[in-house]
This record gives sequence, structure tokens and C-alpha cells, in this order.
Amino acid sequence: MDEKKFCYKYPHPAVTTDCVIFGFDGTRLQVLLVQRGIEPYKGRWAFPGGFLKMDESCEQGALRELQEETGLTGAYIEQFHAFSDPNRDPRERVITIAYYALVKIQQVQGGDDADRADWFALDEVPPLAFDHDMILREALKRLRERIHFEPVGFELLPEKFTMKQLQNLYEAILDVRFDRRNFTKKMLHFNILTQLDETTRPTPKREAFLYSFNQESYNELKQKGFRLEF
Amino acid sequence: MDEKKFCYKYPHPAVTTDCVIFGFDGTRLQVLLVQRGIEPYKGRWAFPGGFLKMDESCEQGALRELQEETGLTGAYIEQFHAFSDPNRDPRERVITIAYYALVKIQQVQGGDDADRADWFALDEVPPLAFDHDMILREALKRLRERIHFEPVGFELLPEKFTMKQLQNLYEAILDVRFDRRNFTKKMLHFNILTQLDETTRPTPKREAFLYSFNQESYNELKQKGFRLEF
DNA sequence: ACTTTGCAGTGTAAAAATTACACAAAATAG
DNA sequence: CTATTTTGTGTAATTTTTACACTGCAAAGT
Repeated sequence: MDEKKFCYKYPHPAVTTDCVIFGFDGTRLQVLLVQRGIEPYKGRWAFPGGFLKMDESCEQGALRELQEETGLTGAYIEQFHAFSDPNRDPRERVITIAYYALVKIQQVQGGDDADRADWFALDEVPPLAFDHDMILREALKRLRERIHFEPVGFELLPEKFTMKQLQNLYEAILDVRFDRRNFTKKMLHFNILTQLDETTRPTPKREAFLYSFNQESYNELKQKGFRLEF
Repeated sequence: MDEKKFCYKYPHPAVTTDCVIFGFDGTRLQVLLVQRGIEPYKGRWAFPGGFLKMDESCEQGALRELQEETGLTGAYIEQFHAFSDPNRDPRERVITIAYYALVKIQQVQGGDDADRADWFALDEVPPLAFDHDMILREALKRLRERIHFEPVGFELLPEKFTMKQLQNLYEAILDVRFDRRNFTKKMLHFNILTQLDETTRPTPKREAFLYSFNQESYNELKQKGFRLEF
């Protein structure tokens, strides 16, 4: 049955949420893509997403989709743009509210769901469905801006991480290189890291200190109007 | 007639655009509000906005509303957030895509339209309709972040302005005070200002140099990967 | 057990940016 | 002509950023 029973006096667009899921493998930024099983763009890769329910906010919708696609709950998400070109979906007028999620990549199993899902390094992302190439570009742009004001990067790292991993992450996000010593100095200067007693044993080479993000110190800092300059 | 002739298989929310219009009077940031003539929230002030047409993007819709409400065309606008609480509009489910516009206040006539429209200084904004108080807070937050990366402030000033006005503007947006000499030094250092031959005659006190924003220099700077640190 | 290899930890000196700070010149009002 | 207000301007002290090289640890190979 193709019964159309939801009627309005004026035309309404459909509204979806899409979620650019960023992960970090220790060296490179990755995004989680799902392969479309149906037309349009059947077989193409795209960001997970879906139609918004009438009793949920966009944020709730994005979190629900995230849960459905990856099993993740309570991930860090942030809305970054609504894409609304009248022809962005060939089926009907669809506006999508786009979010990005920052997840700990180890917590997400790639590709053994019903839909094929897989992680792609940023420079190996294939051509995407709909306007998702543009969505990815914008997501990256916003993440890059965001990281200057908030220490969102830690969402992408495991609880315990080495200074090297942290540096790799910043370099990957901002696409720059830092001097190792200056990076360490600067990071420690913020006073938002706790140096743990543990190290990275076993390791093939010299062991490294592990750190964890100190949310409390950061909250204090933020209250003092501090700005994370990176 | 209350004929509902636009029908869909699944429920669709209504979509509007709202526009927070910022202006600058030389001292304080202002926003343009319109007083609602109909329920709900009849008599309350709100940001101009309206329903999105099916053949326009959100940006086009926001620009159209801006034109309809203020007569302004080609203003600087930027989308900053979609507000989607299921109960934000008592009539039906309405999602609004919110923009802010930066306009030269002299170019906009306040309040002699059909709708009453008026400028309000930021600290004199009355309680607003719908969730527009939240929309204003978010708009400000985004403008404040934005001004660290792009010289958007010039959109709020006349073509020719004094260093004092520019400083007032930055102070108003960021809610901080700068040292007059250091501010001048820093601004001139960016090399995006052209010092004009003219001054502010007549003036009650000593005349001041006029400057204009130099878009070309800025473009060059941006190409070199420069970041406007303010 | 000794050597090699690779990565981790660490400090200092130079350069650049930021801050703090004061006086003289222009214009008007009285 | 005096008082008042606002503008233009420079320098020294401090802080931040940058550039840069050696030693220690652990495992693997000999």
C-alpha cells in the first residue's frame, strides 16, 4: 500500500539526520561509512542517517541512528549544518541536519552488521552518495574550528593514551606537524592531563607514559574563562 | 477553507528559517526584532523568519525573509543551528534553521513597516517568542567564535570607520576591553586595513583617521594560511 | 653479553608577540 | 585663551613561541 495519510495545508519537506562518525586509529582520522542497499545511490557509500521521528529532537534522532548503526550510546555528537539544496535527494525534498560524532574507534565494530559498514581513512574515502562529499568537507571544517576552543579530541582517544598519540591526533585533525618537545610542553602547560603511573608495556621499543584527560581541571580552567589555543 | 492537500506516507515536520539580524550603532551590538501580530505569542517580539518554500534552499529562504522584512539584499548571513525541540511551536511540529545576518545598521530602517520592527541593544532585549531567547544566545556564541577566524566584523561597520569604532565593535562582540594602543597596533599588523586620506570632520573633538577593510589583502593573507587571532 | 635499532624523555637560547604604560596634538565649548 | 575631550604614537618588560640535540630504555639480532 502506498497510502499517503499525513496531510498538510502547505507542502512540507522531509527531514533526516546524518552523522559523520569520526574515529582515530592512532595515526589517521577515519570515518565510518555504510554501503547503501537500496536506490537511489544503491551500492554507494554514505553516512549513516535516517528520517526524523515526530517526537524526537534532531539530537535525539542523530543519537538514535548512531545507536542503531553502531551500537554506540552516549557518544559525543555535535550538530554542524543543515543541508537543504532542493534537489539533494532525487526522491523528494529532503533536508538533512548533519552531525558529527567523535567515537573511540576500538568501541565500534566495523562491518558485520546487516548493512555493510566500514571505516575509511580520510584520504581513502570513495565518492559518496547524495551530497555527502560536501557534508564530509563541512564536518571536517567544523571539527577543525571546534578543536581550537574545546578539547574534543579526547573523545577520539582511548581513556589512556600516550603523548605521541595525542600529537598524532592533533596533527591528523589540523593537518599540520608539530615539534615533539614543544607539543608536549604546550599540552602539559594547559594542565588538563593527568600523567598516570602506568606505561605502555609491553612495547617493542622504549615504553611511554600514559596520560588521561582530566575533566575536572578542564572545568576549572573553563570557568576562569580560559581559551584552549591550538 | 482548511483543505489539507499536501499528503505524505510519513509525517513531515514544517520547516522555517529564522534570522538573527545583528547591527552595530557604534557602541553596542543590536538585534532587529519584529513584534508578532498573531497568535501564538501575539505581541511578543521575535526574530524575523518564515516557512521555507519547496524550491528554495534554507539560505535562499533566509535571504528572502531578510529582504521581505528589512529590504536588505545580499547581506552577510551564516547558518548556525537548527532548533528542533518537538514542542518548540505550540501549533505543529516546526523545525527552524537559524541564521544570523550582519548588516550595516544605517542601511536598515527600523519600524515603519506593516509589522513593527525595531532595533534592541543586546542587554535590552525583551523576553522573546518561542525559543528565540535560546536562538539569540546561540547566535551570539557562534558570532563570537566566528570572529576569531574571519573578519566578519566589517560587515557591521560602514565602509569607512575609525579605529575607535572598530575597537568598540570587537569589545562589544567579545565583551572584553582592549588597550587602545595595543589594539591599533595589532589591527594594523594584520595588514587588512587601508588607511584613508579622509578624517572624521566635522567632529566635536579631535578628528580621527578613517579606515576601510581591504578585501584583497585579506584574500592574500588567507591564501597563505593565515589565521586571524583575536 | 654485546651491539644495534627505534622510539621516548627532556632543556635552553633566540625570536616573536603581548602587555603595560604616558604624553603631546587637535578641536570645540565656554 | 583656557579647559576639556579625544586621537595619535613608542618603548621597555614580560610572556610565549620557536628551533634544535642528546641521553635512556627496551627489544632483537649477532
